[in-house]
Amino acid sequence: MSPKSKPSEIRVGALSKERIIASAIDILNSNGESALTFRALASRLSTGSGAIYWHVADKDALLAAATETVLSRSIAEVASAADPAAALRAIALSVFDTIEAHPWVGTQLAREPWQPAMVEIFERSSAQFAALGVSRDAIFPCVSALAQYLIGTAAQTAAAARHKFSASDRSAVLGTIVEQWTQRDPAQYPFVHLLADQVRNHDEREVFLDGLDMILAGAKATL
Amino acid sequence: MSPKSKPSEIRVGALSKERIIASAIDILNSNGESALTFRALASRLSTGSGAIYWHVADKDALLAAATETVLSRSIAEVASAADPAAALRAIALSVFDTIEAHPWVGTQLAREPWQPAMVEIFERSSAQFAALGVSRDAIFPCVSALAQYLIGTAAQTAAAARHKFSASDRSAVLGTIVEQWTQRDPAQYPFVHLLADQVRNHDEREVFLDGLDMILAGAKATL
DNA sequence: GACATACCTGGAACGATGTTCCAAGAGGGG
DNA sequence: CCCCTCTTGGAACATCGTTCCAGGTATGTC
Repeated sequence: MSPKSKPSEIRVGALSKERIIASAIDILNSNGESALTFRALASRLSTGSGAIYWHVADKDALLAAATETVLSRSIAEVASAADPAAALRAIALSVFDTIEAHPWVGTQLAREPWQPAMVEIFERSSAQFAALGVSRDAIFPCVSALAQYLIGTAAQTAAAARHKFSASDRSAVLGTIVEQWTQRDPAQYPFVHLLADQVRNHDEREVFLDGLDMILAGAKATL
Repeated sequence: MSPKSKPSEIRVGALSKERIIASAIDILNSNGESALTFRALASRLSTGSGAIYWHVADKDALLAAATETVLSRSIAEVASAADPAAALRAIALSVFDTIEAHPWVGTQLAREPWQPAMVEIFERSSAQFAALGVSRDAIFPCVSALAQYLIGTAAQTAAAARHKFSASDRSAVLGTIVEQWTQRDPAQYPFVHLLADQVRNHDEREVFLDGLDMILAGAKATL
């Protein structure tokens, strides 16, 4: 179990939850999710795995803490906007950009959607939906839709990033997928063939914003 | 590697990809994702793990095949509707209900969003958006938004199901989460407190449909 | 009917991981 | 100085996914 109170103060080279999480984030960012093992972490901190367990309950807690650190930092940096719709876009984009920069956050968000950092998103989005004029009872469905859309994007971005480790190139990843898709019978899957080029060449950030605007339009319609 | 052609025909007790996948689905449905190991599968099929590997490349392929089996079956059963919007709702609900009945499908969908079964969803949704009058260039953003919303819901439902294994009760799971949320300062998180009851007591299927209708409303707005 | 060959099976063995356990170190108060 | 608590390092354990291979089984050929 973790210390009840700071016994005296920091030994200089001492282990701490903060240092452990920072190292974990470094490993995740530079070498990907599969590189984060307690052995790698221990080696980077010049200690043993047992020492880490004294500060962190288990790997889930470690990942949750790392996610909260990265995500809540970027949410806090969201600039306030005059327009509620613009504010919602800014919040969503902040999450999107964080996940594109740190795909492991997306994996974690998809596996454990009720992360502490999600409360922040929930709160601030609710406020903006309210400012948009959404009635009290309709706020929850709106935030919920937004949250599930964000989580879906998170999962997809994280999956794409995982594939890039083998294919290294984005167009190669999408190319392989589209190739499999278009091997199907064009008569039975006309739209798959029709839209193949867009799947291959779309700008993910732009399509993300398009989808977001659909949800916002739908939210306004429920006023 | 798998057989190139059926050499003659089936030995009665013979192993086959179909039997392996069926057993895997049984294990997943009855004992959850963590229960599916090659040892458990081999024991249920009265064989060794090596034999399974002759029919299935690895665990990812096994999970992908299981997911495709369950998901494409339920998509094929979707009744056709007169109204394109109703048809889209029917498709989405079929996915939603499948995942609620088999939460491991949700996990798999969130980890590997470009599953073969997703092509089916993609194709049929595109057709309905087209029937709705969405212009050719706007179809892809619409299907993409729908897909990400579905994936997000899949991830969330699967996560909830995982938690139920320890808490057993849905209200207990949500109760714990809401309790953590409401421990925060009401002054700083007013909406979290305001909406706590709705988080605890909402009907997930209904909220899912609400979000879906927002996306459809947004799609109609881009006509 | 016997033999060769390609297909298929079972289980031992390997390497890696998360986690637990515990003997020992460090630091401060009596 | 000793004792007690907090902290550390690393060995050890249980499980996994996966690989390997010795053997079994069916089939086509003479």
